[in-house]
Amino acid sequence: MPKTLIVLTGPTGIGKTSVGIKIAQYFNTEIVSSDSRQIFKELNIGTAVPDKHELAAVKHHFIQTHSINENYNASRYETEALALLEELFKTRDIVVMVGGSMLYIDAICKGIDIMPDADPEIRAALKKQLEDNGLEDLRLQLKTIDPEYYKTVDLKNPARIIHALEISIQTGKPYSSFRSNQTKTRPFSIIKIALNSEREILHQRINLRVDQMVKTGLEEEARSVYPKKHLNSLNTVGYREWFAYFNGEITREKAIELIKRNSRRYARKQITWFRKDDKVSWFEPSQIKEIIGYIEAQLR
RNA sequence: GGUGCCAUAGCUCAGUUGGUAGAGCAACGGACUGAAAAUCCGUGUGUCCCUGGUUCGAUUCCAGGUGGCACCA
Repeated sequence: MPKTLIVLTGPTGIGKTSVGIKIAQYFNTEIVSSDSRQIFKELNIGTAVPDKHELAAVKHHFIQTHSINENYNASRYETEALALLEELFKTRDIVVMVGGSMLYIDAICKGIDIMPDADPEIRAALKKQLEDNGLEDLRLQLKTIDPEYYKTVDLKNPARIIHALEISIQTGKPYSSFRSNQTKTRPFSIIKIALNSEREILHQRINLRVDQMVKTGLEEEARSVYPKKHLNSLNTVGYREWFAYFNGEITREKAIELIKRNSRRYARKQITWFRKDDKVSWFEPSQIKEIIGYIEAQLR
């Protein structure tokens, strides 16, 4: 029997958690989360971690397993999740992956190239260089070090240029030399399913969910991690807006409004990403029967 | 009931001395390889309330209607 990973994804707030549980229960298997923020144990309300009952219904992996203090990233996730999948596939043929983190899903399904983690000191130095001398200065440096990547990189995007530079500098080899542009093959087949609804309904769901998060104590949760607000793991919708409020930069009402807006924008970005993936089949969150039927047809 | 003011993008509004219109916010589209809930790029999406009139031409001027607001009854 071939091993199969069922990937369930879609925009934030669409209802992946409950659909994922139903699929996992139907196939009598476990869930591997592909959510880059639910992975942090310090975060709960704002990341919409599955609740007690949901976690009891099906065994979940990568939920609140790491700390915001770790420098977690898509590559580490690829390594850890792949190792876990290997274990799970020893005793079962189907595993369900549930989550909306686009790059994390791609890391599992397509793989990302091997290269070292960025050296924090080099990154800090490049950030300072950006502040002091501007983006053009970094661009010129990249043009010298890695003319090939310079040709294709988004020259207006500081994050991309800094990353290419930090890898090139710390390894002594151009960043582009690490990029294979190849899809890795996996020892399992993959079925990709994405959930979506009419945009207006999705927005209603998101807005309602944010209101509920606020009611159940999101502000206090954000306050508890406020001392560590500089961490990348907290550069996250639902937290950064509270930090701005705590800093006195915006009102509480404005913070809540921005969480809603930024969640909507994040959802749109996810939809854009998944839309270009022709392996993805789309369903409404209510179409459980159709989803199961589709999976079974694919398994045959 | 009377008088006055208002009616333009999803919202708040600007504007056109008459030549079919533009800001902010919201929204929408896209890029994406160790920060990815990150980072970056792009796009006005419109019966200018309705019906007549004047005019070569009306969102703009005039009349009536409808709706809203304010004041007077």
